[in-house]
This record gives sequence, structure tokens and C-alpha cells, in this order.
Amino acid sequence: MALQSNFSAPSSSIPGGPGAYRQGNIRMTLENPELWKSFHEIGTEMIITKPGRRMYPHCKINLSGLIPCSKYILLVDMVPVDGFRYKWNKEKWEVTGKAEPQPPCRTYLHPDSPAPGSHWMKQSVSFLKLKLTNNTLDQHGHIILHSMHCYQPRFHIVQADDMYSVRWSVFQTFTFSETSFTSVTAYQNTKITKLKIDHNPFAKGFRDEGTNTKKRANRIPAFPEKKAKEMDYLSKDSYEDSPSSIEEEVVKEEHYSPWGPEREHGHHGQTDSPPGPDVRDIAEQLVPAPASYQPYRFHKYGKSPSPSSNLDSSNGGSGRASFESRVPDVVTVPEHEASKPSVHEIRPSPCGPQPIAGHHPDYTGVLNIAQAGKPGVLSHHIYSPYGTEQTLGQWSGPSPAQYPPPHHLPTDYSTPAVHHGYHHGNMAEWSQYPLFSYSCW
DNA sequence: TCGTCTCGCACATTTGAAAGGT
DNA sequence: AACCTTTCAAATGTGCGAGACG
Repeated sequence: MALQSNFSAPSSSIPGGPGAYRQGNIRMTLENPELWKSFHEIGTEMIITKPGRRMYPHCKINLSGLIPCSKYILLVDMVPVDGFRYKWNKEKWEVTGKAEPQPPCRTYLHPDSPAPGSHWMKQSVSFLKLKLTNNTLDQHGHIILHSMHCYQPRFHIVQADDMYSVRWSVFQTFTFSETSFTSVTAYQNTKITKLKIDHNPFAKGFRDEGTNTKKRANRIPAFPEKKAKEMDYLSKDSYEDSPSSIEEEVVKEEHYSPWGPEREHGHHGQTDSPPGPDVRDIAEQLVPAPASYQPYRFHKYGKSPSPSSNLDSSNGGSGRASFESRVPDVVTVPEHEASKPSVHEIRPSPCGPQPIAGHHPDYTGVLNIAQAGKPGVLSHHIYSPYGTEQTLGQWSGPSPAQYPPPHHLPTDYSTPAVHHGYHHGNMAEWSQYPLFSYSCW
């Protein structure tokens, strides 16, 4: 991976650190690149359900180059790879029309956020709990996607001591092309199904081994269940966490566009889908968007298992990763945030041991950065691969019903986003960046 | 009719509390 | 009393298949 040199913000503007730090030092590598590749080669599919479904493979990354004592926030969101809807036809994906209007954009916040750089770097960071849903009214904070559409996960790392400073912090975005996938409600490609069954421990019951076709037919614990479990995991890990590891390879910088990974169309390299460059012309996708970042709600999403306790990291990097760096738009800190003690307790992190995982429960879970806002106020400013038809949805001020009271936090949607006159080759791309358009937690 | 989505099912893993031992 | 290990049940994660839906 390479650092985006385009980032030239004065270090002084970077929270947490006196200039010694160069954004460009951050390196992110993808774990289990082999596994991802094996899926990618066939055309990764991810099931989305109303209650939410985990990803498999799940996103797991390795980080380096962070300032050990500075705090960072890790986020993941999904961006459409293109503006098409697909259908599985005769062993291949085909474009079947225009994509549906993008659902409320949400960003998943890693449960450990914020945590010192040392925390993120000491072991791989897993986004195991991230769930995908097709329920646009989802109230659990899962990432909402449309079925039969192609998406690309994006990883964002923000140097910020707490959620308040996110908006003022420089953040960098990484993407790994092999993690792109097509969202489906039912698997289309049987090869994918097989791969999932073969590697996902939860689907073990569907493995062929013997005559075990899901029916209790052969429930033959050759050895105590637990042992079996352990063994299975070990073997599986050996596959997933390919040896390559740690020595992360290089995540290659591809582009800076918020649309980095998107392509004109088509995906799944192996299909006949409309071909498209891996790196698309960012300019054409850019839509001025003084997106306002509105923290809305933080859903306590389970307890955070500290960054995945993964012992061996694989060489990350599977290779390509696009990288971005920018300064998020400024937004007014919602008053409700003030009611979050844990948030306030966070101080500029001095070096040294600091509470990390699990100590900031309020951050745990999903950072609902919804691309929803007040119609007419923000909607059309929001970047949208499909145009300006964004529906603002569920996070819109007027209808707090979306989230249960305990989680609902007032939002100031009227706050005009302050656009940092951040210099970059293309200002527009910064401004329309959707990540912090609207957030809800 | 077709393609897609939803639901319930059986099977598997994960989690955490309780019990027991040191 | 404190800590560790083991056990067990509940919760949760899977893909499958049938049926519903538009």
C-alpha cells in the first residue's frame, strides 16, 4: 500500500500529534487474502437478510504506521461498485438494469474505537460482527444494502481522540479490490455456496464429508465435539490466515477517489459483466457535497471482542488496496453527544497504557452514519453513485422513531457542513465524500 | 411464468453462567 | 476467598428448501 501523497494537510491540523507524523505512514493490509481471492475469483456473494447477516469471509485487517499513543477510530462502509443491478443468469452475472436508489448509507464503527495506535497495530483488527441487511428500516444499525448489487467495503481510519473530533480529523480510506461482493438474498453461484460451506465453520453442517447433507444423517462425532471444533478451527485458520501474513505486503495505492473501487460496471472479474477499469475516473463521480456529518446514534453492538484475537496475521496485503486521505467535513457536535459520559471522559491521549477495547461501550457497535438527512437540506449534497435521488431516510430529523428512545439522539441536521478548504487535486472528491454525510449512533 | 425474497428448519459454533476443583 | 477449568444451555450463525410475492 502506499500512502496518498496528495494529502498535504498541515500536520498541526492533525489531532493528536505534532507534526512528526505523516499520514502517509499508515499501512493497512488485508488478512486472509488467499481466502478472499478464492471467493473473488468466483465472484463473491454476501447474503443479506432482514435481521442482518454477517459477512463471510469477514473483514480482517492489519495496521501499521500508526502513532502508538494517538487514538484512532476505525470504520467500514460499503460503497456501490457501479450503478447497476445484476442478475445471475446461466452461470454468470449480467447487468439487468440500473441500480436502485442507494439505501441509507451506514458506516460500521469498530467496537474498539477509539483506541491507541498501539492497540490497532498489536494484532489484526476484525470486523466479524459487521452485519449486512436489506431492511431499509433496520433499527439495529446494520449496513443496509440492496440485493443483487455489487459493493466494495471501504476501511477508514481516523486519527481522533474521540468521536467528537472525527469531523475535524484527517482520515484515510483503504479498499481491497478482492473484497468486493454482490449482495444477494440467496446464493446464486453454487461455487460460492460450496466455498462458504467449506470454509465457514457455521456452515459445517452442510459439508459433504460423508453423506452429511445437512440432515442429521451422519452426525458422527469422531471425537468429542470440542476437540473437533478446535481442530476444525485450527485447520481452517491455517487456511484463512495464510502464512503470508504479517509481513504485510504492500497495499497498493490505486486512487484516491471516494469511488476508488468502483467501476463502470461489472465486477467479479470472472464474469461477463460489463467490463470496467479497476480504477475509475474519480472526477466523473464527484458531486459537490458539503455533507454534514451528524452523529446520531451509537448502537451498542454487542461487546466488543477486542480486535480479533488473531494470532497470525496473514500477509496482508493481498495486494491491491486503494487509499484515500482527507479531512472530513466539519459538523456541529450534536448536543446529545454531550450526554455520553464515556465520550467526555476521553482525553487527548497521552502516551501510555490506556483503556481500550470495551472501555468505551458507547462507541461499541455500529456507527450509523446514515446518508439520510433532511430532504432539501442535505440530500442532494450527498454523494451518490446513482445521482441525487437519495432518499433521506431513516435518520431524518423528523422521525426519530427509527431508533428506540434510548438510542435516539437529537440531531442537528440544519448544520451546514463546513467544507475544509483542503487542498487536493480535486476538491470535489473530498467534499462529497459520503462517509460522514450523516451519522447516526 | 419467472426471478427474488422470506421463513422455518436442522445443524453448527459461540458465549457466558454455573459448577467443581485447586 | 480467589482463581482456574470444565460443563452445559442458550444464543447465534449457517445454508437449504418450500412457499410467498411482485
